[in-house]
Amino acid sequence: MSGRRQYPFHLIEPKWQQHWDEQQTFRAWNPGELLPQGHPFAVRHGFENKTVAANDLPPKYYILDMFPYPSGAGLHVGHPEGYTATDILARYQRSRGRHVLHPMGWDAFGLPAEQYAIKTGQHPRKTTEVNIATFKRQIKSLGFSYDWSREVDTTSPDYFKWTQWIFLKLYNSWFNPETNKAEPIENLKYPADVKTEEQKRSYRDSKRIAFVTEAPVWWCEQLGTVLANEEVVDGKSEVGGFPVVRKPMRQWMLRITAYAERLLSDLNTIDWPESLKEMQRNWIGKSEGAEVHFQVANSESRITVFTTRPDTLFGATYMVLSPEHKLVNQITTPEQKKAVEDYKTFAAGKSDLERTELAKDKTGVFTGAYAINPVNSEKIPVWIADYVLASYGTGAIMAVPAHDDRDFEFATKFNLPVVQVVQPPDSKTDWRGFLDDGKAVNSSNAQISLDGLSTPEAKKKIAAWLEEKSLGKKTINYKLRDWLFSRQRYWGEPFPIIWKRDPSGNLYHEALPESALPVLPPKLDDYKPTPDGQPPLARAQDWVNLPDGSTRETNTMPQWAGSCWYYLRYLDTKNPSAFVSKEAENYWMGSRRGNEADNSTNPPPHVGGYETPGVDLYVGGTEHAVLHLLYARFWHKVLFDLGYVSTREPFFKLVNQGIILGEDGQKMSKSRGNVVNPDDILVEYGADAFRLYEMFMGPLEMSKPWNTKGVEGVYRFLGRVWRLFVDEQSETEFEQAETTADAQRRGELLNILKLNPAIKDVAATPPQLKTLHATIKKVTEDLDSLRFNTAISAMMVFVNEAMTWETKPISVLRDFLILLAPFAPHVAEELWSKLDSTLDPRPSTLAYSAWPKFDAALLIEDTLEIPVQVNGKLRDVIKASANADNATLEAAAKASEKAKPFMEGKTIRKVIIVPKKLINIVVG
RNA sequence: GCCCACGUGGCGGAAUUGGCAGACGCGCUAGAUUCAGGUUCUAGUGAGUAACAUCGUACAGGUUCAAGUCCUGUCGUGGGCACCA
Repeated sequence: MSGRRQYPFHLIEPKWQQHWDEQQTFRAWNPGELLPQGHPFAVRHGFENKTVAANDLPPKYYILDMFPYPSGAGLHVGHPEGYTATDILARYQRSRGRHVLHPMGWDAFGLPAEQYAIKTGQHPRKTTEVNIATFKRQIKSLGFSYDWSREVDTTSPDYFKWTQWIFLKLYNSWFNPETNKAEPIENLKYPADVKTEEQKRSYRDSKRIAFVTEAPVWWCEQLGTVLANEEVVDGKSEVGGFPVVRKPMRQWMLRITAYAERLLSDLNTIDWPESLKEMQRNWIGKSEGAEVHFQVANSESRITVFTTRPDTLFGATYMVLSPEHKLVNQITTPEQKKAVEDYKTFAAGKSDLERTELAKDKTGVFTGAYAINPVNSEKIPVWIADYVLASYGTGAIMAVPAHDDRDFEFATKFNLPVVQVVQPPDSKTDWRGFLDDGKAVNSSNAQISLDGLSTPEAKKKIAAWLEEKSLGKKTINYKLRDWLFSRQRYWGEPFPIIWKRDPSGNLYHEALPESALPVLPPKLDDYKPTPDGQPPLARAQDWVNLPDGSTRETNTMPQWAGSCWYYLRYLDTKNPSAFVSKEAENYWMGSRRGNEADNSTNPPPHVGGYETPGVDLYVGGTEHAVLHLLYARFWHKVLFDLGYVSTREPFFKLVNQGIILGEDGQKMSKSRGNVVNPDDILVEYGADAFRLYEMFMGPLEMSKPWNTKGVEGVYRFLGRVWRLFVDEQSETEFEQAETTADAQRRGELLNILKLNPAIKDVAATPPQLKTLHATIKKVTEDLDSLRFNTAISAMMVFVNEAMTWETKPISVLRDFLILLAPFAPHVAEELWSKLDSTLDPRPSTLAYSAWPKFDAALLIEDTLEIPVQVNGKLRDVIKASANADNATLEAAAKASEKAKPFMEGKTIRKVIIVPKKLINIVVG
């Protein structure tokens, strides 16, 4: 317990939350909307009772949180960390004059709701609604300035209608490699040998961005669904940690690989944490190298390999195919057939977990076949081994054991020859297992010699030679795979797709027309997948079978679908005829030269008076680095290509908040019993203290442990702020009245409280102004660079100082409240209303009060304290006039009584004077 | 194994450009207020010393008049990737 309540937050916070709700204080306006009389935004910008066009509206500021999945457990203290940061910035930017879009919504499709439904028989809609209500109550109790009129819910038909609509766009597009962008499928040109309608259909279907394929996919038995690569971690499902196996199934895929290069290179145009960009780069996994063709001896077959080290071709002493490689059966000799078949069975039986984690030891068998090394015509044996992956490159490698770890290990185990072809720069380094760049050796034939060339030069030369001789060519490979987009689930968006049979009985798919949207899921009593891997939707036969004999697609979309574009729906949430109107998209996402909205002397560094394209700031956890953030960028690029959005990238600037650990420094978890529930903190200390503490803990992006004692610290600070403004006498009266008041009168209790009589409408003294302006400067600069902790510390310094003032000028305190408001909006509003009633006949909110300017002239000191060092060690601090010249400073330093003993008997060799900063006397 | 961050008091952290290390807060110590506890207020609080001196930003070197900050190496912690040829 913290003892006596520092100030009546329990009355203030609900009062202002209700006020903001009723007044729609934080509503953002789309171009063309009528701005009502009296709305504080309209009042501030002079738009009362006007319909305002995009060009007349102030520059926008779109600040976005990663919307939560509303789980049954409710909010934990980690959620509000990012939300508090964005709320502070949203409020700050409103004060700065920007038109702020700050929305919130629910990413509500997903496995937990469905699994709960399977257990209890409750419809997921029901539990989702309950969970959303809990989340909304908790989020609202923190006083965040969201525009709730723009709330979205990915499971609402009004929303997923448009998710399905975007899917249709993906379905009806293909990626044109010549223009390097998505184009309508109608633009597709057919090759000469594609003639019949059926051939054309099949060709078309093979080119769509959303396409069907029968491919090995990750199947999770326990979850009863397939999963995307990104959802599989260490051979287990990301959700639940269940084992997954590779299984060939017919599935919907999205052609994200077509965008690999753009997803990679456009990272350079956005302001994201370097570590996060690096994760995406690694995930995309671009590597440049060459394809090389090896002729199989005594055969027509050719094996093509991908290598990043074509310069080591002379050192290739054997080849390895993945066990699944197409050529394996063709080239295997009769004597080796049995061994190869056995090995293939052995490899197929291994789960991916075994194939990676447990495969410390290399395995493989000889196929009996030999290939010809194209540079030296040597016959080299062809093996199969599961250390070569079918899914990367060509599924086959040339092995250069001298200069590749894995090949070296394999060669050692199976006694294959090792030939040096790279000389390490340092002659002491063993060439065996040397992987880095060096000089080529032993690499000559009658036509070409690489000997003596550096690795990069050798790469270039051999690649050109291979190309000339049609033995290979330069290639780029990506690790990125196409996105597996279908799930065997109930609680997800149904596909707007039906299946038909052509006259020859072949099954084919067809898109439903836009008019058929939204495609609603059927009612079901049983949400379980069927045991044969059919999705739960297949149980609803009435729904599946259409009158004309066609059938509906029964897969659903993955959870990520809804979150791929929600930031666009916020722009125009209620639009029934488009996913977002052009005008709204242009205003909120487009880049437009802004009028200087900023009324301070220091605009935010990353905008510099210009609006930024896309979302100005996106805050969320790092767990979405390669899932949501890659998928959303991909969809956005497709929408950009098709002309539906105006920017190449959705999120201009992104910041990851760190995780909040438990009080024991461990990750919060139920099993550890170290979970902190925000509701408990709010009851005890109030929302303002909670918000302030979350920001005071340390830098936003750092992970840091929770400490409830620390909440008390900022709570005490708010108590001091309160006592700075409120008359002590009236507080005693208030406390007495509170103990006797009945419920009806409690709302009026706050009126008992009076302003501190020390607050007077007088001019501020120069030291008071200096204190104020130093605080304005610090808070403003810190907010511009997201340093919330030091901004709060600056306000603490201000309050500690202001407490000592006998007379407190009202103008100074008003400015201070505007600084405090983004951080602790409830108490700031309450105190503002007390000040305001004495000055302004129209008290409403300080949410749009102009951010104070700081005056640099007021911060100039006439006397400075200058450190005096002798040989770099601090010996004294002297007072000097700010405009004292170097000679004066030097003389003063030499005269210092404290510094003198350290100079006695020594020669002064040098005096270094940094103006206004420091004097260093070097003696010896 | 590879890649990327980060190592500062008893604790969370500050030091924005190489220029007074430890702002602000927690905790702790003493005092005032109080019957008492709590609250609030005042003073102190890196180690060390009677006081100076001296030492001090993971460790070892280096550059510099001056290094938490720059360079080299080592160790440790966290995160990501992991047979990707």
